[in-house]
Amino acid sequence: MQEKKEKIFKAALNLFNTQGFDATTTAQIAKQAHVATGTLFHYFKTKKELINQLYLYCRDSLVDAVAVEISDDQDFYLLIRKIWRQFINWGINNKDLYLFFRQFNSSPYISRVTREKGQNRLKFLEILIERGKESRFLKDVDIDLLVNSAMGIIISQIEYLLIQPEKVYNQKTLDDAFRLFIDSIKKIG
Amino acid sequence: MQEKKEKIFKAALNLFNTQGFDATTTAQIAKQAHVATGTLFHYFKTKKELINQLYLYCRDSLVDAVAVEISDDQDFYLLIRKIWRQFINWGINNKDLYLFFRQFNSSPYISRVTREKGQNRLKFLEILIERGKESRFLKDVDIDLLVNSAMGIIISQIEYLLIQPEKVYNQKTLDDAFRLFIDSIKKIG
Amino acid sequence: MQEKKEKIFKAALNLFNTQGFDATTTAQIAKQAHVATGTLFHYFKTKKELINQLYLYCRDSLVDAVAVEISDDQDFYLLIRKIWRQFINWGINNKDLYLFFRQFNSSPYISRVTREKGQNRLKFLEILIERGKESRFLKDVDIDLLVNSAMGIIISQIEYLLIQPEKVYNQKTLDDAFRLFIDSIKKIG
Amino acid sequence: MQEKKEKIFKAALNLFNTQGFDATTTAQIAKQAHVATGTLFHYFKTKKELINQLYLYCRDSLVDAVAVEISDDQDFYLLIRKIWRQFINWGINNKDLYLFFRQFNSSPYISRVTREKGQNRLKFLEILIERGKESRFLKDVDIDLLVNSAMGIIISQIEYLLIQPEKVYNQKTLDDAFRLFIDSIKKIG
DNA sequence: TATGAATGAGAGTTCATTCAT
DNA sequence: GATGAATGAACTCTCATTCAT
Repeated sequence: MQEKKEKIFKAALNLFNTQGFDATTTAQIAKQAHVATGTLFHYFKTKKELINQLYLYCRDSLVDAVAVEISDDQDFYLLIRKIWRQFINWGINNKDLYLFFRQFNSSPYISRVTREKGQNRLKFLEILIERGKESRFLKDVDIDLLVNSAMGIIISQIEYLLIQPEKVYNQKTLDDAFRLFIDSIKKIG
Repeated sequence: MQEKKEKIFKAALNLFNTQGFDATTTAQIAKQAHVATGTLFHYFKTKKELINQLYLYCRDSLVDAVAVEISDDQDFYLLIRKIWRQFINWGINNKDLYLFFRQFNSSPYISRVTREKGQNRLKFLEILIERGKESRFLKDVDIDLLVNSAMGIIISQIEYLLIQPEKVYNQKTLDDAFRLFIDSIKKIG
Repeated sequence: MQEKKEKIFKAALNLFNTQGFDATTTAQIAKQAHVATGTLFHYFKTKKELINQLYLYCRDSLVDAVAVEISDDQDFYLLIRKIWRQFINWGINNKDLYLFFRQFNSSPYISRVTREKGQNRLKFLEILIERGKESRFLKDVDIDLLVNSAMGIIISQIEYLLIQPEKVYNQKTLDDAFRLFIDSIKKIG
Repeated sequence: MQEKKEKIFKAALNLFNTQGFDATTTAQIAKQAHVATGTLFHYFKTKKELINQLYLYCRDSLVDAVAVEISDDQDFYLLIRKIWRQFINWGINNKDLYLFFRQFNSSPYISRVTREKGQNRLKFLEILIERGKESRFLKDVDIDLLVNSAMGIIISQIEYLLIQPEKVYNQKTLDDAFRLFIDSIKKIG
């Protein structure tokens, strides 16, 4: 990526997270990136496009971080644990990206189009869960309900750890958190 | 509440949810509420204050809906189930309030002050959970982690039901959802 | 004058002097006068009319304060001294009226009509000055130039005394001031 | 000064003098200056700042016009006459600036800060007067009283000449006016 | 590429005035 | 007479975007 474009990206991310999309002006972004406003519009046709590109960048970052190779002979529990861990790690190591992601997702600002682009990159998760249900490891409930609830827990746990960052290095906390997560989705008894 | 004020409230709620805070103009709100712009500013000094007051209204609505009488001789499981159910019901019966609440909470738009007002009205939940841990019904983990995760599940389940409203009348779905919830927080084995 | 009307007058005078005509709202005036906005508009059709009426009130107050009986056998010096003294006294004893007058006169706010109403009540001054020139007591210069300069001195002296009110009780100051005044207009040598 | 800024300055000066500060809208100024409203706010953060900057510009213009070199061997009478003449000239040759100055000074619109900036540039006048008193040319009265009265005369004379511009070329009028001025402040007898 | 002065539609907000009570 | 909620035109100011350099 060009140097200027990256500087704009970083400044935008930072300002959007502290002030919100609308409260952040393109002039502010340009200033903090040490470029002229014209330069910003050279790289991004509109403010909306800047936000959309930032979103896609975030999504790719998340997917890359969470992705795992799925093969038949893996232990399902360990696989899930790995993904959970990678998800959590991504959130706490990429606070800026996480916060942007959250704001973006609960914002009516954004075109549906963007939200769907690259959606299929998360397909592997669905495949994984489908297999988990078949092997009777996961609860036998509607897959969307399962995914939704699982995501809900992970996200709220990231939030918890971002507020209390010292807990990240506490093994008991991480074990407890994972237990809350896995007990929810796994078949019991 | 005065009639005009209520009309403004309703119009604002509706527009904020479809368009977002910033994309909604005070002129639009006034128009949809069938009042003059000046009237809006007669009841709410600024747009920000309108949003803040809406938030407090939402919060009160939620707290009133979820609140239960806690007494010593209640069955803990039934109590939790009741609260979970009331929470879910509130979400699906008050879609407008729920969506506003969500947008507000992930928005840097709002003064911290507002967020803290009335916070203590949710105290009864903490008391309940504390007791649940003592009686060895709930997992023995940090209370904030527990509350956070539980909230995360409930919210994502409301979201799931709002997207597929027909599931609300499907008893299996509700049972499954509660199972995902309770297994997460309850002590197992 | 009706009681309410007078309260409005006083509040308006006070606010106009501290904040200016435009910066003062009718709501502020009504509030400070402890009446409803509607009441203000009951007594004065518009804000402009309130200002105009205030002006006429000020002018009458000034003219009444300055007026003297002119007869043929008066000592001209004493007469002038008396008028000068009354003018100065009016200014320092009616600070509110004086300040309003000043603001009004240098404001493009006001209709020319108002300014001319009651203008003729100051006619006696011109008569007096005309006679002063004839009797070779005053300088033989264009009467408008004379009046203008004399007014300029008096007004700036009122201003001086309003800023340093303690000087009002100092006889030397008053004598000096009058000397500056009379030497300017009187024929010398 | 930039071209656009100057056009805004001139348009503002003109409109403020004919309509007053508050009756003049920023839109009107921009229109008459043939720039966009945004441009006005590019050069002046607020309308208030535009007015303040105009004031400082006026003041500098006046001070530059009136300033004289003071040396020990000058004839005091001639010096005073020169200053008086320059002051009068400034007023009639810069009607716009003069009128703005007057409106500004009798307006509660303006921050005290502005009024004090550059105040000390008029110091040379006080020095001059002090010397005039020592050399027994001027009356031995409080210096503020003297300055105030002198200013009062000059300003009212400018006003007189602005209303009757043809008098400016009449030598008798100018001589008479100066006589009214100098007799007021000079020691007599 | 990079700049930043210039643009102008449109935002939030104000306030003199009205009128039903 | 007295009230003050309601009005909406008009204001100041913002900001995404353009374009000549």
